[in-house]
Amino acid sequence: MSVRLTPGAVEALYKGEEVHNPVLQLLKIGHINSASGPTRFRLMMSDGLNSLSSFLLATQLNHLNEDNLLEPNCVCMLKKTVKNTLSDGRCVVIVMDIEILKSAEETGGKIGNPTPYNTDGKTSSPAKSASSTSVPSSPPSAAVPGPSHNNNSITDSPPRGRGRGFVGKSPVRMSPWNASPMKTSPAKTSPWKDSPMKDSPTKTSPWKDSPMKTSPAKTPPWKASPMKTTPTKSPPWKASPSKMTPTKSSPWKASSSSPDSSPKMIPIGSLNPYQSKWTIRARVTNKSNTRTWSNSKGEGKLFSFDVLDESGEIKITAFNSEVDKFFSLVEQGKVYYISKASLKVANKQYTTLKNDYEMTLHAHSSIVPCDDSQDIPTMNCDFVPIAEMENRDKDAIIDVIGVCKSADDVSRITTKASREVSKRALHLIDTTGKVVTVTLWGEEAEKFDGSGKPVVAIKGARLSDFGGRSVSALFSSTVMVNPDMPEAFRLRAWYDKEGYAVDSQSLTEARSVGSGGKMNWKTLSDIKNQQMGHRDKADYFSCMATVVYVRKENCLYQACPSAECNKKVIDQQNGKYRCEKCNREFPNFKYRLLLSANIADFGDNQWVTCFQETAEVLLGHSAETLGYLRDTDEAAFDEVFQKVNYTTHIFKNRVKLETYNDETRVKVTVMEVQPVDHREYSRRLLSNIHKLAS
DNA sequence: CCCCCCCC
Repeated sequence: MSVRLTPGAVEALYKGEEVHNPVLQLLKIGHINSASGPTRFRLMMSDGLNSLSSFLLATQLNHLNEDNLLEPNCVCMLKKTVKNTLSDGRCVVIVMDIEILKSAEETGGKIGNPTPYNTDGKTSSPAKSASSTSVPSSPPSAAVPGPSHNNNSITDSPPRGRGRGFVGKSPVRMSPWNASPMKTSPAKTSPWKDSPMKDSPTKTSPWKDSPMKTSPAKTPPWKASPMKTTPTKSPPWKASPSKMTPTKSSPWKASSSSPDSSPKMIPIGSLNPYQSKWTIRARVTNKSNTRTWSNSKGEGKLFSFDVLDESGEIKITAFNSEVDKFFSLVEQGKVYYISKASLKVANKQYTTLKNDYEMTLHAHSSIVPCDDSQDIPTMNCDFVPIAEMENRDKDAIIDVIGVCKSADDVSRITTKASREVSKRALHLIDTTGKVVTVTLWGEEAEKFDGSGKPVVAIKGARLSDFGGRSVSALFSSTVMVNPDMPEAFRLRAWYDKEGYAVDSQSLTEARSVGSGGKMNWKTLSDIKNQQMGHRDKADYFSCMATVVYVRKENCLYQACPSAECNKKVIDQQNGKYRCEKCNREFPNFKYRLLLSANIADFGDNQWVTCFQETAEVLLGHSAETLGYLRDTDEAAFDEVFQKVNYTTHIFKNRVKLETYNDETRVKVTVMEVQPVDHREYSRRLLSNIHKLAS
């Protein structure tokens, strides 16, 4: 494979012209250390014709170099850049997003013979007339020095860690600019491309699909304050989707509506402690409550909030009198002009945002609401697919989204520090078919309403290794219910169409096997031998068993179509269906399942009853589909029932003695059907063998 | 200038 550099891109980027995904070669990388703050990496890039060393890597991408991915000679696509003009008129191009297309080793050496770009702008660049230069796919010749032996490289040994400890300690080998390099002023034109809609919002309502009759965001999607509510007036899929808003003009352009007389509107991504005259225009994505502290250094109160623009995010903290001044002004979801605040290096131990700095408000800080806020993204989430969580490090801060398949009741617990707190566990599923348990705390746990199986998204939650893998919300997390974002619409549509019937597996183990937890493992013969279900209260147990027969006769019934009623309707034979419970006639009905299955393990077999949800999981189809099949394609309908035979599952059951027509017998109702993985299978098998032996 | 992030 060969990649082509984009001739003329160096000049265009330097001039702030729009270049779509230019491909450049990295020639050199150096770092700029400062007394405080993280290292800044400076890049010399080449488009094959010109080279220029005025490229700065956005600090949030520093890890690329620390991971040794940015080696001289590698070929990269600059997917997002922002041009800044220094106080002395020189320009820098800040690289906000970069993709390495070809490693240094693959590339083998310098492409073409680029000449340094003349930043005076007087000489014309040879760029325009020349044709593209491309990298040969053949291996580099021995004459070309390998990148790791390149003595011309200005690369220092990569620093360890992310901007902590080493800062200021390692000698500054190279001083690219004697003056502070970051005296930026706003770019006059947008170097940014319109962010293309990655996905067009769903045309049809993702909420209205049966069978889960969910309504859009009944509950506020964010935390407490009313501003945290997603607007529900218009259908959510019509509202501007998160981070999808195409930017028509530069968001950094000094806006005439700005209240400040000299606002140097700059992107959050290029904020730094060396420059004090700036204004950001950003949306509040999360806001804390006020909190007081008292320690040896003193006491006080504070609140903090996170803000976002298209270039990045930053945490802002207000203390004491600034709390009084700004707490009620700052509202979740709103956009503000913010200026004259202090920047300091963020303590990575605590921060959950992707920024090396954080902001502190002081007496002269200014926060002014901005009404024209369409172009500012609403939320910047990087959702980790649930199945992918197995591969992530414990304690990682992640964003998670899923349909809340089920939610435990809220409970009160006492922490090790003797504090009382509410908690609630949610079970989220996504299109990977995996489920993970997510714990909400405090007010969030108390207020959560899982009815209607909402889509739940959490930004900045902690991945834990409890029970394998689970997720816990933090104080700093943003919890959103049915958020107004494309990922949520996609999940809603998926779940309502097929996800609800997926034979899902949880990454969070349901309390370890045989530890006396909630799982009450039994074999089917135990039901009789232990007279289960004979007491006042029903017994609950889990078993691993194989389906040997499913009765397809009478498994479907015509039920009342109203959402909360599942009563069987009477066919009036006139196109109307009567529900006795609702005392109403309907022009339609919905199919529901009431399935009898015979399941067996090595010792016994048992007739069990599966209602709607469990029957759908077992049969792998919705009641609606099955009803349709039965009425239109009997062979296909029969096949569904053939296929379920000899499949093995974990059944969680309720067992109770019931009397019907003077006959008393145990009735086993399946509450949940889960798939069996081979590890679980082995454990259960061994456990059953031990039981037989004893 | 905070930094609590909980429980099984």
